[in-house]
Amino acid sequence: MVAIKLPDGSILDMESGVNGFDIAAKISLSLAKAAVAITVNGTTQDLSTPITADATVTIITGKDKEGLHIIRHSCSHVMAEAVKELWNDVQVTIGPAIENGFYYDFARQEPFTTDDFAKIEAKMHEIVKRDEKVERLVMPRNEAIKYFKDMGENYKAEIIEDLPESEVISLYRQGNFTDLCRGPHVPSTGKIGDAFKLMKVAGAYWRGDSSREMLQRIYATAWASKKDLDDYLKMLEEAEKRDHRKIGKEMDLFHFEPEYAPGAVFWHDKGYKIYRKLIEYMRKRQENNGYFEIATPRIMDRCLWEISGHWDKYGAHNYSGKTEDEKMFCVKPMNCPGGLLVYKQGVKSYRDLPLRMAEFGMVNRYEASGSLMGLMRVREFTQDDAHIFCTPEQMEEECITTLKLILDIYKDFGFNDVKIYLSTRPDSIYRIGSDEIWDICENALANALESHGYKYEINAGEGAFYGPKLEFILKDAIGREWQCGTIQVDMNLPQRFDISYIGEDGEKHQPVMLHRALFGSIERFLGILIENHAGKLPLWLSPEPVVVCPIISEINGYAEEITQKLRAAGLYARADLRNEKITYKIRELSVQKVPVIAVVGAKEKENGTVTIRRLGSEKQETMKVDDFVAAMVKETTMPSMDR
RNA sequence: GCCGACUUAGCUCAGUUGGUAGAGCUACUGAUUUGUAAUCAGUGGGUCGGGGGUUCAAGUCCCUCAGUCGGCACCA
Repeated sequence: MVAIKLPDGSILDMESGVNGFDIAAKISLSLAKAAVAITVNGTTQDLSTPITADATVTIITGKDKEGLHIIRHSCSHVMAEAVKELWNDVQVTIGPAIENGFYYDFARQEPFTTDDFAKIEAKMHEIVKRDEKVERLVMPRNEAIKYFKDMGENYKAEIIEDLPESEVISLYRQGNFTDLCRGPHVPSTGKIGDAFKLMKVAGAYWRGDSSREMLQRIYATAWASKKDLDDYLKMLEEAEKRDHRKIGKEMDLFHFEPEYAPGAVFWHDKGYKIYRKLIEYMRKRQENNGYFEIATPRIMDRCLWEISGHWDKYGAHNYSGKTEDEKMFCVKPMNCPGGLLVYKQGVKSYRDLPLRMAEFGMVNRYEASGSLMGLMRVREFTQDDAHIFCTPEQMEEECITTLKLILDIYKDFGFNDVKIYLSTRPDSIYRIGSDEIWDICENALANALESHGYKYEINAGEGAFYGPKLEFILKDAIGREWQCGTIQVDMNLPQRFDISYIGEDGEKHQPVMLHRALFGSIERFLGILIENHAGKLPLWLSPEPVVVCPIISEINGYAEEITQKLRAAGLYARADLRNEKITYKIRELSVQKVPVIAVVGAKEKENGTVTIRRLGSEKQETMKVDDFVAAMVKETTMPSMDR
């Protein structure tokens, strides 16, 4: 007998060798029906795995996050089975569950088309209906390699060949389809249900290696219920409506010239107003937090990046060239050397540190053509960069101060859900500096986080080549995540550029350099803001917070008077004096996402009032002009300006 | 850069199996003075992404180049 402890604390005494089915059935029939897997002492496994010792168990259903993950994973096997049934010459490779669904990579000569999707989906539904039993088999390594090679599944054989000797080689079989897989899986294909949908085909390199062949990846989404699927599809529609490229056009914020300036933004008046506001806001926050601001040249001698090591690693992605006099110049891809050269001016004392040197630096990087994406990934962008020079003793404290500032600033933009990643040293061939230095830098960041109770995850090996970094990921209004800010600790560039300060002891010492950006790139952050707010920016960020609309042309003078008052109070306002109906103006201004429309007619003029209408609301509110101006001033004031 | 799909008027899009390029909005002109998401009428506007080919005939079929989009790879 074995004692099976359930999540509610109760204990079932059952025969040794019982499995998840038996346990679920013992609890309730409906649970047995919904069960997809079982967690035994913290490890999730197939329902059919026998339990031979006392254990704490949880039955997993599609309602659990983990259960849904298993359903998705099993669904990917069903998709592979369907594809193999339809086209026997296709080779299968890998097919994991991912956020919102799963994918499977296939090797096939002809491309899959969206017409094929309907066929594949139909076949998948058929397989689900067949309710094929899913069985796990374990095979000796060599036998498994031969098994897949005999089937012509060379990719699978390659995976097994590369697995460590200690790895148990498990296969999952359903119907005529057998796949190499770690599992766990649902007990039979019927458990998958019908809430799945094939989404898109895309190319993907075999093993994620751009030097190897490209496979065809089919992405699909899968959910525990039809309703969840519908909700997800609606969310995608919503996301599409928020696309900053579309809104940018509707609101006339910016445009691109792919032929003349690929990956570079042409800011239009209104877009540039937002851009300037972001800088203005950041400039004030930085001034209030002990930063100096500098500006350094955009084109400098290439040798600076050779010293820094960037040329070695990123040379091909730079804009550079030779001038008439044979000098090699480079358009700066990052601002660090400029900051270092400013630091090097004059002698620095420990009393000068920490020295916080900010720069809104426009940089150019020749990014791969296929990676460009609206404002989110461009070849020319402005970083809200800063380099903080401090003593080794100050390093941790500076990390904390910067961390707090970053999170506080994100709050002002409405981002309260921020994930933090600590990216640690890359493989030794991809990094510079001694292990000792890396230890110090990584510890400084980890300590800064831990001493203040910030939760974080580690991104092993994802640090910059010169130092570890924190990365800040914002969650937007519809749950998408965007990477923005970063703090990097660097003891390498100070060494390479040979910078120093005079310590209390009168000796020369080497400062530590923190690189940090909050927005990351103004362009990208602006894109994120547009998508987060679906274009309906808060008043303080809106390029056109208020437009005054007279109803009849006789009132034009009054409308202009109010506009002048708003402008005198320091905010951008204009009057819409066109000979159009008020309904027309309201529609057009609403489409342009103007947050406040101030309507004035004969009544308002007579009473010295305005009637306002806010974006997204049909409510009308009439108030005295002075009250209106005061309210607008208040609402357009940037947050946190008293700090 | 790689794989795939796409590219028609300023914008959003329609164009059957190859047979003389369409709509709405915008713009312009005129009328209309209007009370909270599109007033009416008229006039413009296109070498169908560029180049090449097949054909009596190409927006439509083929090749090629460029760009966009979705992914992959990359992201100092």
